[in-house]
Amino acid sequence: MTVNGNGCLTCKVRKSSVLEPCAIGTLSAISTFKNSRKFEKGEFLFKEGEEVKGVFFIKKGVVKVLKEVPGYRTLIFKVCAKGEIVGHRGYDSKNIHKYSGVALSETECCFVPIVFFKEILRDSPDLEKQLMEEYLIDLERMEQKSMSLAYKSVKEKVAEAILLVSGVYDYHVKRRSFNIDLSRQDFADLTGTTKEQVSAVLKEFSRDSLIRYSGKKFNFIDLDALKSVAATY
Amino acid sequence: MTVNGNGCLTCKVRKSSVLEPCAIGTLSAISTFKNSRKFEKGEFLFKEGEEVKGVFFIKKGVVKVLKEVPGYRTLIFKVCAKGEIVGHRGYDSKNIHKYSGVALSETECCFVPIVFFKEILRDSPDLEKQLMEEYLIDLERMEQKSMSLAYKSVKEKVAEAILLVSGVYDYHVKRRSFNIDLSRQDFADLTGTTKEQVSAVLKEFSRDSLIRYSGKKFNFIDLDALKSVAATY
DNA sequence: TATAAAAAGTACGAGATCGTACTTTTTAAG
DNA sequence: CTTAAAAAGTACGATCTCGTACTTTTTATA
Repeated sequence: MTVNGNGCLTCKVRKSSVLEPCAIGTLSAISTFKNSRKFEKGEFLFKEGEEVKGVFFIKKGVVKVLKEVPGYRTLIFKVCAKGEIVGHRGYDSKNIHKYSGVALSETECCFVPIVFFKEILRDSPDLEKQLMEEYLIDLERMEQKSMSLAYKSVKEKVAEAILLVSGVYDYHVKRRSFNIDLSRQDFADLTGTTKEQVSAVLKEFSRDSLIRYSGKKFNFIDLDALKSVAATY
Repeated sequence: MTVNGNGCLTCKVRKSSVLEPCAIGTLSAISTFKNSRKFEKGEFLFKEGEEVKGVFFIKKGVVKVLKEVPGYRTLIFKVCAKGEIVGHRGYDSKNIHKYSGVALSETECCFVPIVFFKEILRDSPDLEKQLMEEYLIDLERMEQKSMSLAYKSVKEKVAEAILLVSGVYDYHVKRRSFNIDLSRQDFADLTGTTKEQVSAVLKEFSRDSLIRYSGKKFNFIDLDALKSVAATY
């Protein structure tokens, strides 16, 4: 447990976090009980079915949140980057994780053990309100995702996934290129399709000049054209 | 506005509602501000894109909660029966409904205007806690649904839908039969497929003795066999 | 009860998607 | 830098799903 000057109040990723509007008391409470943890690429932060041990605030790296059918398939619900909170939702009734969190790159987190987090939450209506907001965002996201999974073509879904990923890596027209940590399989898991389809669609998008890429390096993304392909209802 | 003895405290559907564990103060506050509203089959309780005017507690009837791509397709997120609360989730940031609620049968609700509901909520941590719980349940439901939509076959999804519907209509082995208010198209909207596929799969299930039905009258449902077909991961 | 309209059932061809099998490229390790 | 292993790309047949077009049944209404 680190109790030092390097706390939440001065944290440089706080502005993109649920903690952003929280009171000083809430932040210093979290600072007191947090400790830093690192994960390598591919490592699980937490696993579906396991007991909830605490919550993670991502300081560095990218994490995929997913559910697997063991030995069959995986669906990625969201991809979280620095500032975001993960693993905070298992702590209902049974304290068991309903999904997993896996590092897509080397990841650094602030970890707050669940007993402390619950205690802090009890005395922090600001944090509770933020969490509520977070749930509502996740719900809306999942509803949108369900629509896509149900009715969009592979092509539309892959376009959507590229847009999502470009957001996570903060792509904008002025940036030359960016390296993603997601494999083709990750794209497939994000869209409910197969890696073969992803490869084919990416190539098609490249041929049509919607994207330019080589391996995991992407650039010259025509965001508007992709949006139009993704046909976001 | 009805302020009478017929309030929430003595309401016969309360036990199946988010209000069940709420304090007397919370209940009587709601009783004070609620009024009764009726909807005919097919009528919208509220519509995606419209301003949130209040929340509905279902007293009688069945309501489908859905999102549509106008002129294209519809996805039903859930089917709510008596005791359940609907329309309570638009009141974030913009106060706009993100989905619609449509009566599947003649429906009777207690309606609480949003200003009052928000006020009551502010002073009722018990109700707030229940709502939070409700969001978490919805999230888990949507995540499960996404998995199904992404990776299950039409047959598996229809089996799942029958199980869902049998739950809504409280089917159990001892019941002879039950009439559903959902059309084949509703089943399709529930499973992200088409009414033609639903007809075909229902027939197949009937042939294999998993269900017996005629039109909208269902009985002799082999729940275990259906569960095994639905292959709930 | 007759009649129209809506819903459900049926069959089937077109097209999309999957997944195997293979080749090529990239990445990681020695 | 070399080599092995993993990831990505490619092609294609098998399968699944969709959606049209039609018939039959059910429901609603006069």
